[in-house]
Amino acid sequence: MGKPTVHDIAREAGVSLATVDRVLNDRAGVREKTVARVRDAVSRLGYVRDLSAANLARQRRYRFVFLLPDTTSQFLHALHDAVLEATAALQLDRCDIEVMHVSVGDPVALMAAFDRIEAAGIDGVAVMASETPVLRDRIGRLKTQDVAVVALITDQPNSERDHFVGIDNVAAGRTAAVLTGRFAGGREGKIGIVVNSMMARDMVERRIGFDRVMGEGFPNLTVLPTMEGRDDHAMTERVVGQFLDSNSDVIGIYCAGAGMRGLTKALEDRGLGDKLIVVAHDLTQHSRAALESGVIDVVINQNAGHIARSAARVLKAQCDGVDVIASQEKIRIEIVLRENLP
Amino acid sequence: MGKPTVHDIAREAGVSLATVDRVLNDRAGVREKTVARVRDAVSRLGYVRDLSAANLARQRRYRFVFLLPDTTSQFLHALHDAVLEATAALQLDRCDIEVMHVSVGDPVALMAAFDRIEAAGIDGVAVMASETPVLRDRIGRLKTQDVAVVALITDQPNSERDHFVGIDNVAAGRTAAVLTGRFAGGREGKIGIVVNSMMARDMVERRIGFDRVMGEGFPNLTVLPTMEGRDDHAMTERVVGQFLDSNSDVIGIYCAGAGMRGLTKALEDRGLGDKLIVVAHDLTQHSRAALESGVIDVVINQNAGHIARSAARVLKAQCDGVDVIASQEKIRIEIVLRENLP
DNA sequence: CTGAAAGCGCTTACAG
DNA sequence: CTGAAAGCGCTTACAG
Repeated sequence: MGKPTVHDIAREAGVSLATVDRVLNDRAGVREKTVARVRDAVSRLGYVRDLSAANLARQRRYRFVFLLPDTTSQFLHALHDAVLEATAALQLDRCDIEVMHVSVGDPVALMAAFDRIEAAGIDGVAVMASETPVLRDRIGRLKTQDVAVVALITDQPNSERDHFVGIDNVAAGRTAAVLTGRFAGGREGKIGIVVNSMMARDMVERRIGFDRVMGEGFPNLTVLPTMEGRDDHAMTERVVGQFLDSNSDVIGIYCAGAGMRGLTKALEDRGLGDKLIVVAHDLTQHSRAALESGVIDVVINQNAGHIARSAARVLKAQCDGVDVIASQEKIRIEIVLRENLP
Repeated sequence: MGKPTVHDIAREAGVSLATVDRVLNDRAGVREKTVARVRDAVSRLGYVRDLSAANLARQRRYRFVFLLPDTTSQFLHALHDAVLEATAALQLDRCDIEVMHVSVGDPVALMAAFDRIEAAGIDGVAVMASETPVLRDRIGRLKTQDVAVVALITDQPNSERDHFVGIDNVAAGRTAAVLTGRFAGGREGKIGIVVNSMMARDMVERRIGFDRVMGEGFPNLTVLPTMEGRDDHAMTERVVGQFLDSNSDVIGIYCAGAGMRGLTKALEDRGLGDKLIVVAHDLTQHSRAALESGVIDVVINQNAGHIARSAARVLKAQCDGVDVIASQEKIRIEIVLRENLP
């Protein structure tokens, strides 16, 4: 006999299929004694349920929403594309995925988005947004309705989210620092840092990691105060330009946020295209080109494809009440050089 | 109406379910005109078949074999564990996976293994072995029997394998070189290279990539002739020891093969634990510890878990005649430092 | 509290 | 060359 099925359990326990099903799915209204008989048969026969048959019978589909910021950046673009790509593949796994672009910083817009999600009876939500009280509350509300929730890119550690899909940003900052420091090879000089805003947790964490390694390991390098580029090319170009013009012995720049095009423009306009050690975040069309031309030396990447797929897998596993393969869902801090560009 | 099903096709085409099934599965014995009618209905209704329902009806299971060398190394160990881990998860996807450890360098043993595989009616094989004529032939034979075949770690470019699951070793060598070169920061000195054997294609490719970048970008560094460690700790320790004792201004070592424990021992015995730039391959218990203690500076890694899962996914997709997500199956050249250790 | 029967979307003998 | 009926392993009204 092959793998045992519900029929085998029914026979072994001396009950009907319907009762086996009730017990298997923890539905109420079965006598304790009967429950015990069925559970007994299950463990005696080593029964393990065929989820795809169950889903077929139940005509189950999983409905997930990816709630992303409505701002634009090349990374967000890449993430959006990755979600669409995952969507196509997951259709076959009975998952329907919708992407919602929302002004996540605006509490009213955020509330409206969550209202829509609740009304639509969604099974799982992956949300990328800064931590706010509104967001924390709405995640909590979703959890009372048994909706699976994962935080994307930016963790929501004080919320009830089931899982975080993203990198450890302190470690990312440390990684950026050690590469900058080692590439400097003992030379003395100044290092600049650009972030979006020091209000964003990710940026603060990256800066902390960066400073810590610099302090411990590279006394020859001086890290200057943080510049804020506000995710904007023009702004980034301006602050970096001013920084370069007013400091003589700059040997490196760590770009922890977006606005990378402003950074490379500022460097190129000053003929510094391949003079400085430049470490930036996230592999995009632009950063790929900058790596190839040598303007950027290192890209610290969080793989958008992996993040999209991981989020979907985790949401589905949460709905099914099964475990994920932990190592598969761990988002790596990828170090990308011109030589190992994928 | 939801997604169309076989019933809808049957009605629309004015035929029975059995006939729809015949056409859908390209079975012979249907009049051309009938085939056309069904295909027409399919495209008109935008029918897409439910693979899991089909697999249920057909009681389909996929039987895959991972054919691995019977030699031992920490990487092989990690790969083996990764396959077992993937196996557990894939049970739910109707995949049965068996790992065969075979003396892949011995033609007789290899032939016997393939005989067993053919006799057992396996659906797909992932094979890790050096290129040999015997292997090429047997892969060809499997393909005539419609068995899916992927090459693991070492490509079999002249065979009829369906896919290669592994990294570009020339690029890996280039990556090792650029990190060694940049960490050297302009200093002059000698660089040693240890491989298993220059008979192995991977090793040759890594050496080629390494030399090329060194030649182009780092004239201050002199790369010395290759040492061969034969995948053996004692041997590796001996050749590296001799190398260190007979060369004065060594500033780095690239360990492209296994036997890493011999390497770190040779270094530590001479008090060079954190003096040299050391780049090695593959993340294992030992290399992780060596990264943490600083004896090794960089590990170039091919993710064993990713490789195992990718191989299984590709085999299954091949059996089902569906596409994979290319970016997901691309094995990355991971750069691992102490700071971004997973 | 429990069971008989029909159904999810597909495939498979078997009969004609 | 084609179709009616039963079945894959599970779930769902409905009836009792």
